[in-house]
Amino acid sequence: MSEVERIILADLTAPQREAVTHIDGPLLVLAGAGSGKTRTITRRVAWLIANGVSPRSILAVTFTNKAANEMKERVEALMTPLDPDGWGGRPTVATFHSFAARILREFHEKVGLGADYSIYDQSDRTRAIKLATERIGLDPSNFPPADLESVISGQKNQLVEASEYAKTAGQGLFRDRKLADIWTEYEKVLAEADAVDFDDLLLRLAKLLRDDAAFRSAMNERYRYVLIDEYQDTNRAQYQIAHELTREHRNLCATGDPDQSIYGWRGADIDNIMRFERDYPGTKVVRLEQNYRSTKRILAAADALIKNNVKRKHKGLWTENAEGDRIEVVRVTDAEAEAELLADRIAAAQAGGLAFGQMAVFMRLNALTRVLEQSLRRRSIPYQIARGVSFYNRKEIKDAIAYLRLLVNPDDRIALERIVNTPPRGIGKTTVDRLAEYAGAAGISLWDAAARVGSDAPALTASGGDPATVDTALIERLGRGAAAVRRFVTLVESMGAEHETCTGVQQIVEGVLSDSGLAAMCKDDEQASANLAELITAAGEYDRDSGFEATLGDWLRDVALVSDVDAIDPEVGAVTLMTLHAAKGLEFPLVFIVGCEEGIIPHRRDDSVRDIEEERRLFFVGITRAMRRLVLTHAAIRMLHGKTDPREPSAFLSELPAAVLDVKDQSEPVHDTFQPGWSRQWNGGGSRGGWQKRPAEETASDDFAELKRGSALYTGGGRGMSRADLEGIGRAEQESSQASNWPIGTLVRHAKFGVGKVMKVTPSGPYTKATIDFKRGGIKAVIMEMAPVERVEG
DNA sequence: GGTAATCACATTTTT
DNA sequence: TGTGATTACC
Repeated sequence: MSEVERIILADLTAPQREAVTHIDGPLLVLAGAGSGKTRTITRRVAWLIANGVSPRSILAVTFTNKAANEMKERVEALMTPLDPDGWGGRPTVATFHSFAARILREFHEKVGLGADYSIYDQSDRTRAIKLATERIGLDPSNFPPADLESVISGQKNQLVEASEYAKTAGQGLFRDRKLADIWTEYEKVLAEADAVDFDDLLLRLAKLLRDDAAFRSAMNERYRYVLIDEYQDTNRAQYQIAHELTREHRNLCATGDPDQSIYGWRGADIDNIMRFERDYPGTKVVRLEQNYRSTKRILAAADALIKNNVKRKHKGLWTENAEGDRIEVVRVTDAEAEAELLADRIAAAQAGGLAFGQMAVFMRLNALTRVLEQSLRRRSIPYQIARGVSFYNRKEIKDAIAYLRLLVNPDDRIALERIVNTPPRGIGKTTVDRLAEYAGAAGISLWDAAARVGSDAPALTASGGDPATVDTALIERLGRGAAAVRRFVTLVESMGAEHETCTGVQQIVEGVLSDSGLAAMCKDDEQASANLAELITAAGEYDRDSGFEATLGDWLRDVALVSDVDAIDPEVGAVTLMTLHAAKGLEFPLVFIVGCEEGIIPHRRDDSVRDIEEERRLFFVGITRAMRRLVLTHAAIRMLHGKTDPREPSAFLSELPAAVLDVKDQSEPVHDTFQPGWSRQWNGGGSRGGWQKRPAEETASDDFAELKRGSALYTGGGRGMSRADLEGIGRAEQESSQASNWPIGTLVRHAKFGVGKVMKVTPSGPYTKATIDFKRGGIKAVIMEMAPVERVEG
């Protein structure tokens, strides 16, 4: 064994070594929670390279950017001593989607795409589907885009395309036939816009690999060793990609844990991992069952729970870690009591020496965070939330990206429609409709139609088409709108011309933000401006990382596939609040899981439980994130969707072995608040009765106002909370009392508008918005903390 | 074209 | 209950 090999294996266990040293042929690593999976994978990559495999022929695929980045870093760390300059190349580490996007870009002619095709995210897709629905003369309110989205996405994940679906739906119900029609039209919208949606990335690559033997061979040749992480979460399309990529050499290494499959509802098929050995005869199977993360008791609880799942590969998790504390199961009265308990415990843990960053609170539903946030804020406990809505979903960012997308791909209709009147420039719905009508009749894109209204500069051509010819009839029909359209076309063209002269993406972004008027539009909105500034920064980072080699198109492709769970930063020194789904892959010394109640976890919608085993796996994931201490809470009553109901403890709690639990009941007796009269009132006429909270308590404070102020402070940051945000908390707390400083009727003097009277006061984010009736200047809405106003006595 | 009022909506959401 | 999104209205 070489010195390098010895180093690679030095601190590994026997099963880990077995996985690492496996070179050729299919390999399945069943890695239990906390069993050192990532370490094993990265070491195996190093091992392959140490054994003569070229780094360039290794492909590692993950599901999240975060996982990909982490793996990249760790592989880099291992490789630097072997090849400091990277001359031997580096393995390809990518997410399924970014890998597909890259390959489709490289072979774009093969799939009929342009080199700079657009990638549509969920909101683009919604708009496109809506457009398609309207175009075939149906009303989107009868055919909600959301319904179609889930069907289309589900089908695409199963490798079913519109044409095939139309065939089967042809005989079916009216609704299904219409759905097929909309889908077909949606594909047209995409094609005209030279765009694909997320699912297409996978679908197209999968089909190309499957149907084009030469292409497949080339890919098999290029990537001799393929690793797929979180294999239990692969859907049909991803399965197919993995399969075809390795069809000729069968060097596929899948790692995952069936017990942590929690994305079935997104099309992930747990059977992909369950039948791996059947799919790949001769598979070497390695089980990593030693857990390095949790205490014995926590592991015992997790193990006892997951044993209730029938559909499962047996795996016995064990650990050499300490016995640890018992798992606390606490029953509280309601969500408010739960939040108080949480804040108490967090404060106590911190006093005991645990940093806030080492604690996490998990929940099944995002809706549960509200009350929690409130109480954490009251106690000045810093926290960060992983929310679905992310930086790149913010309006101003989407607008900016839309401008940039338009420069690269003028046919991108969704991008065009998004910004054609943002900021407002007199191109309303009517004008766009007329243009669209013309475009449809002429068989050209919306941009080309706009270009025919004319401009000073030579037209920006769509996909190499002819420069647009000016159409006077069209101009006449647009009337007043024509001039506005012309100005818009000129603007975009000049931005396009300017972008040619830029070095680096950052310059382009800066130019577009100022030229488009977006920056000016956002200048009064501090948060929006900050976000735009951050976009510029992100572009700058990208430039530096790529050595100023990458194009705007490259960046846009990258950005389209970025989500923001990456924003969760364990270093930030704040308690982490997140859903159980978001928790996968993380670990914390102290974990709370709130809302452990029937109907919440397992979640029940209407009266059907979708898949109780998946819910159990989700709970399992939550439990196994805990390293040392775990607290599970459930409330006796809880309000959800405006309805307060009595709650039963989750059945999952009773599946945990009593020996490792410390069960407490801190709930107040509920019978003395039994108020049948109120019950009806508070239940919205529900006849279930009982167990209601006193209305007086419910409405006692102006918690709502406080909540609104706070939520902007905490969730408005987009990319999570910065240190400055955290330090701002105390200040904001104090300022929050300002609402009462401006009672209605107060006389104020404004530097510009003179004297006025406060008519109305409402909280607005962290600020106080007041409506003031000025003697000169009339009624204005003013942010009291920012406007030059002062109180006038008398 | 911008704001006010009303209305549906409310699991999870790697990309 | 609370929101975000559409619709109605100046």
